[in-house]
Amino acid sequence: MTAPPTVPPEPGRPDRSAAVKARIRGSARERFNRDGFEATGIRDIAADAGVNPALVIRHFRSKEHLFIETVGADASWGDVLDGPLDQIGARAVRAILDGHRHGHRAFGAIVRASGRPDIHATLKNSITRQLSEPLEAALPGPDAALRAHLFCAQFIGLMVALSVYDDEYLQTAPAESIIARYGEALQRTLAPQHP
Amino acid sequence: MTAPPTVPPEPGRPDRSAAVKARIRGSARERFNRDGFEATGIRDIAADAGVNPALVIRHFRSKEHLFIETVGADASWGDVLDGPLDQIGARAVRAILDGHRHGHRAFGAIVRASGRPDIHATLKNSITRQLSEPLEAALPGPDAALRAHLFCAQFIGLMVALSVYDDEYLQTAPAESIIARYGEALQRTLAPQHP
DNA sequence: GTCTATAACGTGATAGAC
DNA sequence: GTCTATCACGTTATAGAC
Repeated sequence: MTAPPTVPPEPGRPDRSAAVKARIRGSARERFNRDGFEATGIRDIAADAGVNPALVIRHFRSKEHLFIETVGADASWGDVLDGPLDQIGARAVRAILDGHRHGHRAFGAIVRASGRPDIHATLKNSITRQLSEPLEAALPGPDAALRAHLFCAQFIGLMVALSVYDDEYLQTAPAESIIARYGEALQRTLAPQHP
Repeated sequence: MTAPPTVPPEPGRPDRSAAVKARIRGSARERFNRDGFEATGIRDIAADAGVNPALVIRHFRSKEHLFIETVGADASWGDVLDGPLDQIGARAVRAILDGHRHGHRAFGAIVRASGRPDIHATLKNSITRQLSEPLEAALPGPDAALRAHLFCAQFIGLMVALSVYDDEYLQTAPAESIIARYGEALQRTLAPQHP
């Protein structure tokens, strides 16, 4: 979110510990996504990566920082906005469903951990930078801000249903029926006039 | 959520500890709603209530259980479904905005703490029992389940925007503009046919 | 001088003895 | 009801290995 992930502090040298950091990142990402922030301990991550627990903190500043650098970086919806604006509703819903069915659990993990101040900030920034702001800028007509923000609320609502409170009906319902209905609802939220 | 809040186990005796339990509940509710589950310690609650920390655990089984009995019980949207179905969209949005502007932070606190299994179950049950199921039963026409669940997703989305990721635009925008747009969107999600 | 391992510290929730 | 012990956790201090 703030700094590039894998750049060593001093680019001149190869940074011998890069491999260890990568292993820790990998273990952390898997654990955090599967078990959540709380249920995952530093010692668990360290054991998976085959390193000493203290190393995890030494390389990443804290457990929270490690979470943000791994899971937080996975929460991206940049490509939803690519493409024609008049089909963004269906495209957004399809992206959410595809992501969920391919096992992307980052969003749920972030929301469930958003009691932590820095993780909350990460969540808020992701939505603002990647969704609200570019969408608002792209919208023609009056009330662009209102429409963009309501679109986001609606968009996030489906993600929360699937990966935060685990709505089993929506998790297993045919994708096309959800895309048709919810996609259209999203699309109408973006329309300047409601007929 | 499960049991009435202030009924003593044996109605014959006055149950001297009832007052203490009530004080603990009051302190817990305030702290949890204001600072969240994690940032609130058992010692903080006990200090506010003027009791010994160990007593909190003795009366309520755990911090998580205490949270569910206080904040969890505040998450109720039963009255949203009361009234004519053809105006439920606007009514739901108005209820959300009113609740938020009156300082009801229960939903945000629950979502942010839903990493804990029991709190997650509380959240899921609240939505299912109070929204999805009664709504689905009340809906005429085909696809009742799909429409009810998508309505819930949309409904929850606005709550999440206001009290989880703190969308400052929606928090301060004129209520009527949100009610008009989002209320209509909710209403259309319930319609059997999308025109 | 940079990376890693060992051993502790502080804190928080919780359980059991009194 | 209260006191105290226990256990797990994130984190840090310190010192050894390259």
